[in-house]
Amino acid sequence: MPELPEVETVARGLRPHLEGAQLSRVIIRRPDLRRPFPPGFVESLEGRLVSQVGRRAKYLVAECDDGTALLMHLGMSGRFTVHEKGNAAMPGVFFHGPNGRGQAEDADLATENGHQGEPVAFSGAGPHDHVIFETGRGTRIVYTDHRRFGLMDLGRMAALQEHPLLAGLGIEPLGPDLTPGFLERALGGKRAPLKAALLDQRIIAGLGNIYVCEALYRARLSPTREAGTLSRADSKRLVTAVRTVLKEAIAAGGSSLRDYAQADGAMGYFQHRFQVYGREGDLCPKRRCGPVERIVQSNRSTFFCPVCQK
DNA sequence: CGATGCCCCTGAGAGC
DNA sequence: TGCTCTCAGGGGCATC
Repeated sequence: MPELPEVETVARGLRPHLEGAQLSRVIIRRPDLRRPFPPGFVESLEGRLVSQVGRRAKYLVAECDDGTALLMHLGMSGRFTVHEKGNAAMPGVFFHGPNGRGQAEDADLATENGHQGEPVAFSGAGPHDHVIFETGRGTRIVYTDHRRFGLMDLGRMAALQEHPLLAGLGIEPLGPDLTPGFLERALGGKRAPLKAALLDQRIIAGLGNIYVCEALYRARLSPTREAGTLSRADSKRLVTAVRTVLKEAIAAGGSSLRDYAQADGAMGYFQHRFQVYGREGDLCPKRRCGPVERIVQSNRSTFFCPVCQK
């Protein structure tokens, strides 16, 4: 599910519930996520005050008052819901991704799983609710991950960059480092397909399958092209496209959270409209070249317009 | 070292 | 209805 914009939105959604709150109780209901929890996970966190919630690449980072860093990766299907005590339960942060077919109609998105609309019972944890954080404010923050590709780990904020999970990560695409010059240096000489290079978290950290497809479409660059063949003009367009796509996606996530905040129990979820992702067979939306094609690269679907993406 | 393929796991939807 | 097959937003590891 979650690429950078989704993780960023989850971080923003968790902030008001976690920052300044004490983790009064931490419950691991299922210890076998992608990797085992580190020893002392529960003991290290219980009683701690969360001072800050941030993001690095696709990792959520919760900083505790004693300098402990809680790292969380959502994998493919991880999500957080916030349950207020006293209410039957209300999801407060709810990541909901595209349905993978790209129709992106709101009604379709809302039906992807059983959470929508119906409150999750406060006491009745579901079979895929793997971790529960109870706060001193009486809220429950529940991590749900049916595929269990997500993971959690601990580290020290002071040495965050050296944490094994983060040490090899590349630059933040929304930060100042992503420039045409950087792309030329980082991709120069690479013979891998452009799409594979952009998915490589060691170069740029945070892009995933959807937003790479979307960025390449906007930049009119073919996903199959050798990464090392970008011209200066290509790199410029790509930098702009990556930033624009990510920012627009974050903005959309934020607005859906605001919608939720002013409501009434209505579910907050993302509503994204993709230009090419999941739109195989649709007419190239910007330039009407012809149908969007789907190919498989690195065992993942790539959607693109073979006419205008060169 | 770089590139590719496989695998982790579960569920949804399509097709028969 | 119910089975089987394919696919899914990530990423680590083995292999060539």
